[in-house]
Amino acid sequence: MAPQPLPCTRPTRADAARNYDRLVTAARETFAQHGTDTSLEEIARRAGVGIGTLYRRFPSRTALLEAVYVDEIQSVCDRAYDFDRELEPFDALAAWLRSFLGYGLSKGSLASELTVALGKDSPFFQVCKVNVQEAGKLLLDKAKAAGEVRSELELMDVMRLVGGINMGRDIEPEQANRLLDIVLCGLRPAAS
Amino acid sequence: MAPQPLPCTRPTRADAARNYDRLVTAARETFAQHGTDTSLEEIARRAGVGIGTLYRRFPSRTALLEAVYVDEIQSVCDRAYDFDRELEPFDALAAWLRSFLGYGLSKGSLASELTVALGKDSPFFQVCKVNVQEAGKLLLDKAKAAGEVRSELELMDVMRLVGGINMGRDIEPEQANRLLDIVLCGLRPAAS
DNA sequence: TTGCAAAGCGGAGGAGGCCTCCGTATCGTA
DNA sequence: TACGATACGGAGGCCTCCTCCGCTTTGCAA
Repeated sequence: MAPQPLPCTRPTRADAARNYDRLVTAARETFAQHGTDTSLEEIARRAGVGIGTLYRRFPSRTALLEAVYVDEIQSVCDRAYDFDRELEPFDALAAWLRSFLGYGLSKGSLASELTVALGKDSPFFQVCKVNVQEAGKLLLDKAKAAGEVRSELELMDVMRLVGGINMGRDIEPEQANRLLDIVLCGLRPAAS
Repeated sequence: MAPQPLPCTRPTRADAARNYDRLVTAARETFAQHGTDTSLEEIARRAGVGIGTLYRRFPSRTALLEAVYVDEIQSVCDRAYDFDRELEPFDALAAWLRSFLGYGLSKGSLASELTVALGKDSPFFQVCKVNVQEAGKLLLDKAKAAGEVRSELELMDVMRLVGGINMGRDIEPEQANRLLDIVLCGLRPAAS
């Protein structure tokens, strides 16, 4: 499947765009701190808008969750390209992998609530996954080309290892980072 | 991890046990037909009990979902042992695998809503998984011993193949069964 | 710069779900 | 058979969901 642009419905009129951003930001921050079962009324309050404004832009709870998720996926992809420009190939790959520790099907996570609403194998998740894979493949291929990563590694191998770290229940960030250090060490070509 | 008994809180007093069964049955049937977002009040109505009765036995929505899930897992395990007694080894394995097509992280499924509440890697899911794996391993080992399945296959291999079928979004039962037939064909030892 | 049409705003209100409480009913044992 | 313990169930209060409509703001054309 060729990558498609991520679905985004940000309006163009100034006041509407500002409220869209405020809602997505308030939702992301609230979900990160309290889990995704916060009421829409509470999210609207934290965004400083009316519940009617939220519903005009996001016709359902799932629509808001999708917007937050797409926003995060867009950030993941943007960081890949930023790291590609700013860092050496292996460092870019490492920084990128480190930046999305914490995503996964944990309790109260965005991904798990969207799985209930859409199904794990929905077109929505497929589009997001393809975009992330394209960004990751860029970094992996450059690190391979620089001789800094084992040439037999596929992106799916790396994603599985990171996914395994994310699968740990309520993992502490320090532990997650230690485990990632181990994975990164293992990505290096064997000393000859 | 040594298998532990599945968590079950069925009461012993007659009227309470009867209502427990009615609630679990009503919940399972309703979730199968309408997805898991049916209200608890609706489930109590369909079970023919009061909402207070539901809350006396299941202090939260998640508690009821766990009971339904455990009931399904217990059925999956019981069927394995029943098929083991009643069928030839390969037929037993095939019947067992066929019997749980349809489980997975699809839209509105029990497993996906429980993932939101508990996390994918929760102790609850671990205990369920261990029990299923023990039952499956019994059938697989017997089919191998009878020479009817490739000896190099591990239970995780088989579960992954079936999981892949279950991952298809809103798959039709006929298609799921066709795909399983393909998998079963592939489990056979190669003709020499 | 001004006027105006279109788009956006927001909160009250109705419906439904969640959950507790308490008077009544049933069960099971002595 | 009697009685204490446990179970039952639905009303009521609170919260969330979601729509509706009067009011406000935006942005473009004249």
